[in-house]
Amino acid sequence: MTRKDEILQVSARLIREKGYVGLSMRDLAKAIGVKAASLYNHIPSKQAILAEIILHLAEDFTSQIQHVAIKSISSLDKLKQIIEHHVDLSLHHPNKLALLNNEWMHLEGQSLADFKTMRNQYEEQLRQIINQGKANNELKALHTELVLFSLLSTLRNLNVWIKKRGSIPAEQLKNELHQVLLNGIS
Amino acid sequence: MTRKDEILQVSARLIREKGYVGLSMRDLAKAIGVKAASLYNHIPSKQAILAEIILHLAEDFTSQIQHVAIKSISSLDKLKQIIEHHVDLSLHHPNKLALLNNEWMHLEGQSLADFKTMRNQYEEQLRQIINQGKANNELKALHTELVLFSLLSTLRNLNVWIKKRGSIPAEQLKNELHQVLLNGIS
DNA sequence: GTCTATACCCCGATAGAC
DNA sequence: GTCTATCGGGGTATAGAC
Repeated sequence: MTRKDEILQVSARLIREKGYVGLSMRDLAKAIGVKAASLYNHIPSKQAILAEIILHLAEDFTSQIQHVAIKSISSLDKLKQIIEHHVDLSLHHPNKLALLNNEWMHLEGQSLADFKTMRNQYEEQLRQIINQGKANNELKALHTELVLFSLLSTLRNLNVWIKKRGSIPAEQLKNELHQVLLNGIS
Repeated sequence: MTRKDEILQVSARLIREKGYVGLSMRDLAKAIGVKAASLYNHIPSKQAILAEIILHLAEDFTSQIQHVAIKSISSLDKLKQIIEHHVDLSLHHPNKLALLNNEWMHLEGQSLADFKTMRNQYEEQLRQIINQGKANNELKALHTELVLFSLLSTLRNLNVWIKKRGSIPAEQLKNELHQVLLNGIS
């Protein structure tokens, strides 16, 4: 792992704990074992750390949902694959996902604009999949925005839950999530 | 409204936008129309602002769920009343709720400990209601922790959704939420 | 209850030696 | 690539006049 990767990884963990504004470059440097000035040989600014972490993940989500959207499968299967991708990323990059969810408002300039664009794209793709499912009678005729919101709320919180509940096998988590999110609890 | 109430209200809005660490007492004072030093005639510290807002709301949630838990009604009706309380608070105190969800980690000392205690109490009460529902065959035999997590994820994000989606009648929102959360979407 | 002035501290970032 | 030293700015909070 390069020093830059180390900086990004440690930053993700510390920003998750202290928030972007709450983490100082001096604290970050201390956690890595160098002086603050040395960080600037690997990254141009504190802001660039946040942008690189968040935009990289946002691009991953965006390309995955576009890939799923054009498949010739049922809307329910599309939703299942989207859920599974959230589970996989939540298991492998929990800290970086936390930044995507909670620190994006500290992005600035073009990074912030790009993030918002990708976020809207993602929600729009998911909205269309839900509406397809309703048209095919795979999904109940519920308020699309509320279904979208409920799904995303749970998926975006997966990393919190995984951190608290400890290790549950990925496959079991996916199966149970499909049931809870798609079939209901009562 | 007293000046102190004004400080709490404006603080909630600005902390929601900038984060607790990102909001300075100078910015807060400017938004209210006084100088920063004047704030300290009404509140003892910046930290006390955060603690008062969050702990007040946390006490509200805790007392409500304890009140519901001991009622002689079905588990499903208990869940409905809990959902409705989240909707009501999300509509009336969206900014303060955002702090409860996103800024609690910046609490310090006893305030942080008290918050965590109330949070655990709330989750434990909800866990028991879910388990009762499973025992009564009102709820499916799903992983309790996953049901708890999915419910709370959606309820805790209500204020985000309400802010983005604009005004939907409270009664309609409650009805649709009951369907989505309790009956499933497929 | 609000003000000005200020104490004391930490911030992000850069310059330049090694 | 890391260091020391430092610049310029902004942070919370207090003292004391009005």
